[in-house]
Amino acid sequence: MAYAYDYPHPAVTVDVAVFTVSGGRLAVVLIRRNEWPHAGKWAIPGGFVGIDESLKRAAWRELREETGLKAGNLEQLGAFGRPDRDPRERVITVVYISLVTFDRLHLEAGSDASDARLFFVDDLPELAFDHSRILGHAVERLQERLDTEGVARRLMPASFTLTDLQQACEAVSGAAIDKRNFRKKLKALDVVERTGEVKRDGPHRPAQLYRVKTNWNDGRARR
Amino acid sequence: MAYAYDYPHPAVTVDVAVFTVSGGRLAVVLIRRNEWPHAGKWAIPGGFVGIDESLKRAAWRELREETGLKAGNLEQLGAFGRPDRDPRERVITVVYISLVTFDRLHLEAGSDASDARLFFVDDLPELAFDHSRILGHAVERLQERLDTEGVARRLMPASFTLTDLQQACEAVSGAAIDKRNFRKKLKALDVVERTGEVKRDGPHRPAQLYRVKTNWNDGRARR
DNA sequence: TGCTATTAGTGTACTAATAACACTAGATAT
DNA sequence: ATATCTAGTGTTATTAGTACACTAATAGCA
Repeated sequence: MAYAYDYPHPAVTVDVAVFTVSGGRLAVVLIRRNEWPHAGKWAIPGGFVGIDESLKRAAWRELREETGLKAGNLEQLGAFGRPDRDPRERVITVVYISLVTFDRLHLEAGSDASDARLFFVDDLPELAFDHSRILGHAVERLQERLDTEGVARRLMPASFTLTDLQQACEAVSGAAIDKRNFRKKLKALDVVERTGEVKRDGPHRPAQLYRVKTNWNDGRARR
Repeated sequence: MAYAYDYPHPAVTVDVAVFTVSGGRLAVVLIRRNEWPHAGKWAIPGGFVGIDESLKRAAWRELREETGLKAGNLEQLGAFGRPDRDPRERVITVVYISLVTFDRLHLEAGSDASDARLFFVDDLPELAFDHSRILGHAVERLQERLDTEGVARRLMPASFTLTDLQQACEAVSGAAIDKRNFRKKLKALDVVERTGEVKRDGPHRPAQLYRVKTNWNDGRARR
């Protein structure tokens, strides 16, 4: 009992919802808890904020410790702090969202978690704490904010077909998109270009492969 | 020193940026601090979260204690937690935004604050802590999210002229709006109706007064 | 009383964005 | 050779947005 205060302090954690698209479906990284509370349940990776550490840095560190991922572009979703969300003590969590391309997603389970893996967002297991609610908000946020350019720049691998990109957009938005309108808009956006390669994967016409055009006023988050 | 923990805990506060429109300008409620740190500077009202109190409820309570306002519709902006933002100890603050119509804004200075008053957002005094940065984000959020209907429903008094409403929208967005286009869009939105009264206030044609149409799937915030 | 100053109030034409919709092309497997 | 399967491509109609200028009604004043 080394740290004492004049009045009670809540604990503060950060959690990171890492999304990717795999097989045309939106997916999120979860870790399997192996300690009380909610041992055995799946949870968004996260942990306690160091006393001299910024929120975003804590999020980055916890994510790396628990999954091996070094995520760029952490965007804050918000704070969740209902008094009863953790049985150990009052815990307020600040949640971040990260988008990672599937080809750069190499998960390693860390010390606090017995396992780390991807789950499709439309087929989640039972989650620890209020993480189900949190993921609901996170997905809502993606749907509100993530446009075609964002999907292309942040969720697509180095090369991809236009059908892949369209499916990724559909996975995020949850709605079907017309192929011709989608391609017309892409042309107007001017964010992808042909690589010259094609992808052959079945008894049908091969698809042109594309890459995202590099753009130097790109990344850098805001808060 | 009654409260002890195994590892250091940050303090958690809530702050509320209350916006209104007055005289066609966007304004925010600030309180004058009379204690260290930043005594004498102006700050967004707020304070520490009770250990068994939800974040939103804490925000509501602190706002009422410090300004006398009972704000509905608190919307979370986000958490701000740079390690050095408060010299007393590590403090993470969760910021809420509230919009209040000018005619319901009756400020009373509370115990922690020697004074509470409105400031125009484009003419702010020096602010305590990182509140200048926070207000910057809050205004950005309003500009991103607050549309004409939102301004009408949340910032206008019981009756107002269309010019008043347009000026309020211009105050929020910071940009001039074409009068005829504005009125055409308002007609399509179908959110205001004539009261039948007129406002005479000068040597010119009197303006029709309008009210917001009541709409039962209205308020209720989300988090 | 009529002139002036001031804000209220109104419509149209052009442009851009969005949505609906169906066929041909090129590969593999049989 | 043929069947099957996905890739790829334009046009038209609708809707939303933008630019733009004059008349109407009042109060103050000469």
